[in-house]
Order: sequence, then C-alpha cells, then structure tokens
Amino acid sequence: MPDNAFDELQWRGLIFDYIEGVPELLAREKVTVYNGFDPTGDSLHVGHTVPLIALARLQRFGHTPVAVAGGGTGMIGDPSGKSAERNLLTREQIEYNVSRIKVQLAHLLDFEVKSNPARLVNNADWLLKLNLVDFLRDIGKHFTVNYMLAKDSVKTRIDREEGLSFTEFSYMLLQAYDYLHLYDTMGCKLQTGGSDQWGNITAGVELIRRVRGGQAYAMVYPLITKADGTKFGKTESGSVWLDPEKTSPYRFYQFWLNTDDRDVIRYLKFFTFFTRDEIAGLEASLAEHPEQRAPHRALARDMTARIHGETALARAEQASQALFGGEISGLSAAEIADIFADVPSCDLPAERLSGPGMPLIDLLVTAGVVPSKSEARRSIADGGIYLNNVRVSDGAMSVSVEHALEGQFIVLRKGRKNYTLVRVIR
RNA sequence: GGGCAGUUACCCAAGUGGCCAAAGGGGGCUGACUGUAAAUCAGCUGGCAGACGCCUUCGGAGGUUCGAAUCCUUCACUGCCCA
Repeated sequence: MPDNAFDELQWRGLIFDYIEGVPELLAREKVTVYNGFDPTGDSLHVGHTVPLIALARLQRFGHTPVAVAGGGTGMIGDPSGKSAERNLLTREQIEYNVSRIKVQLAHLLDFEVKSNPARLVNNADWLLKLNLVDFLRDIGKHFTVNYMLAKDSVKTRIDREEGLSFTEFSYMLLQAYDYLHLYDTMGCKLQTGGSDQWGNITAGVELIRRVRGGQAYAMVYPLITKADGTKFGKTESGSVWLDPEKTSPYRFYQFWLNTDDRDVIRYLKFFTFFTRDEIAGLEASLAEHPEQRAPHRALARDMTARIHGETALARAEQASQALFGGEISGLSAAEIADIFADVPSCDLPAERLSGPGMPLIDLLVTAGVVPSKSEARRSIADGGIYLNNVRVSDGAMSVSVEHALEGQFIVLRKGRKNYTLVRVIR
C-alpha cells in the first residue's frame, strides 16, 4: 500500500474528478470525509459499495469517514441520473431503511477503532428542522437559478420530455446545506460520491465558501461501467443486494464470478483491498490461463467473505461446485438440502405427485421457474428445461413421486444455470 | 385559458376501418460453440388450449360500424407555442 491515500485511489482508477488541492489535503492532514447514500431501499446493493469501500480505504489511511444517510434528501429525490420523477417515500419507510442499512455498513466501515471510528448520521436530523423562509433567506439567496440550471443533472432532465418538478430541482440546495452543516458541526472538509454527484457536491463547496469563507473539497468516483454496456449490479433477477434475504450468498458469489474478463481486473481494484502485487499476479493469470478465471474467483471469494462471512462463502462455493461440476443424482438428501440452501426453492405437497403425477408444465409454473404455461412449453420445446439435470424432451410428461430424489427433492433447471429446488412435503 | 403535436407490447418505433396478437429494431429467454466467458450463428419472445380455436391488449371511458389500434365524443397525462 502506498503511503499516500490519493495515489492509492488513483492507482485503483477511482479518481474521476476532484477540486484542486485534494491530493495535498489528504497528504497534509487527517480529514473528516463524508459520502452520502440514498436510503430509498431497505438494503444497499453492489452499486452503492464503491464509494463506501472508498471511504473505508480513506479510513485505513487515518481519515475519518462519515456515512450520511439521505433520510431527509431521500424524501425529495435526487434528479441526478434519473430519467423520471422519483416516488416520494414516507418518513417511516426511510427510517426503517436506514436502520437496516446500518447493519450492512458495519461490514464495510470500521465503527470500532479508537483513533478514527466511522460514523453514520442521518440528514433527516437537521433537514427536517428547516423552515422554508429561513432556508430561502440563508441558503437560497446564495444560488442563482442560472447556476442551478447549468448543472448537468438539471439540464438533462429539462431536455427530456418529462421535465422535473420544483421539488427535485431544489434537491441540490439541500445537499449543499448538508455539506455546510457537516462542515460546521464535524469539521468535514471533503465530500465524495459517484461522478453523478459532482454538481451537488460542488454546490456545497460553493455554499461553504460564500457563507463561511471556508475551503471545502470535492472528489468523485467514476461510474462503474461494464464492457458489454449493460448496467452494473443487475442480473436477470434484479439488483444484487447486500441483504442475504434479497440476494442469497450463492447468487452474490455467482454475480462476481460471472464478471466479464474485460472488467475483472478493474473490479478487483475497485472493490477489494488486494495489493498491487496480488492484482498484478491475477492479471498475469488472466492473460495466460483465462479459462481458470483466477481473478474472478478471487473477486467473488473476497466480496462474499467480506459481506456474508466465511461460512456463507464456503457454502456458496460448495453449491457452485455441485451445480456446475455435474452429477447431482448420486447425492444424499442431506447434501442436496445443503447445496440448494441458497437456491430458489418451493414446497410441494406430496399428494400432488401421487398417481399419474403432475404435468411438468404445471410444476414449472408452480415452482416459479417460468411465468406462464406458454413459456413453460416454449422452454421445453427449446430444449431449455432439465429435470434432475436431465434434459426434458417430452413436453407432455408428468412428474410423479418416482422422480423425487431420495423421495424428497426435485431439481428443476432452466437453461445453463437457473436452478430451482422443489421440496416434496409429506 | 387558447393553439398545435403526441400517448401502441419490457423499451424505441411502424401501423390511419377487415389480410393486426399488431412490421422493424433493441432488450430478454433458449440452443450450438465455450471457460458457469466474450464473439458468432439459430429459434423463441401476450395468455389459455397447444389440433382447430378462444380470450385480453394499442392512455381511460363511451359511441359509430357486420367489423376499430385505426373514425367520432369526452376525460386524463406529456411536450411545444401563445396568453
């Protein structure tokens, strides 16, 4: 690890833009740095983690990280990067979300160290106290509409058909006020965020200069891109969450393992704490033996262990091996239950399989493998459905008790890697 | 408040009385190939039956017609221009 935080971030490709003086600031003093996040859901997803992990990197260099939950701003909705007006959340929803996210943050930031413990605050604590007239006099006075209109987040929305509401237009002022508040109360001098936050962050820097004559700083990270042009952090089944209830450790592990070759080294730099030498080694391995996917595995292992722990990682790896390694028919009931613990599953009363059994078409729908019977028929016709890992050719077949492994499980699979476990309940 | 344009399936977008479950593209799903890849090629892509066929869908509601995504009325929403 280099001795300079800025160099470290730069090497990792994390510096997209910054206000002049940031490298010197980070080298000169231990600063309090904050990064906001949106509590619009009750869990963070992988896309949220880059700025938060970056905060952890700064913490390792002795700086003090502050995670700011946008409990107040979340009630408004940030127009940045949004194509349409945001749905507003209630105060209760947001408070619940913040409480859930707090647990996840503990995996990323160190709240325990004596010297520079991380902190979590909620901007609802100060924003909700604001009074409109005071706000307009004290804050609004310092911004011209021209300045606000010039911000990209506003400009792109005005150019689009949908436009944006006054509420969203005002968002940047609230975030600017956040920065001022944290500058005043915690001596916070640096705000970080995704590159889409640049306008909001610099508005805060501007405000601090005007009302306090102080110098505050801004630094933003690049948007995480994917080589194939799709959005990072999404899979067929939606966002990849940190909450194991929403995204199982197995799926989480698989998400990272499936990283595109062209992206994997960059992601190692973004997400892990591997050293330059370690990453260089993995890069060499990728070049020489791409089929071994050593960097993918390292990335998946590291992330899964950090977020879900070693036990969950071990299980995710075991399941991956069994599912993609091959044979499942020889496994015991206990092994099956264990391997598929994380895989989507459903319960089915044994009576439904009695006698001639249940049409496979119906079972596929019941188990949620496909959304409709038409889709089920299509998938079978395409050769994309497997029963206990054997491709199904007969679209009219029925599933009976005999098909259940150990009398207890039926393994349905659609395509290469979508497994569903049916538990037969007596 | 006035004028104009628009609202079609997951998205973009054709369609202006029957040949429309609705062109084309994107996306998605599946197969072949492979490294649980990329690239490429092929099939599929509203629902229920899967044989004929039936049902729901072209912003909402109502109407004209043997028959409407297509015509009329009205309402809603969006954009542009005028006040």
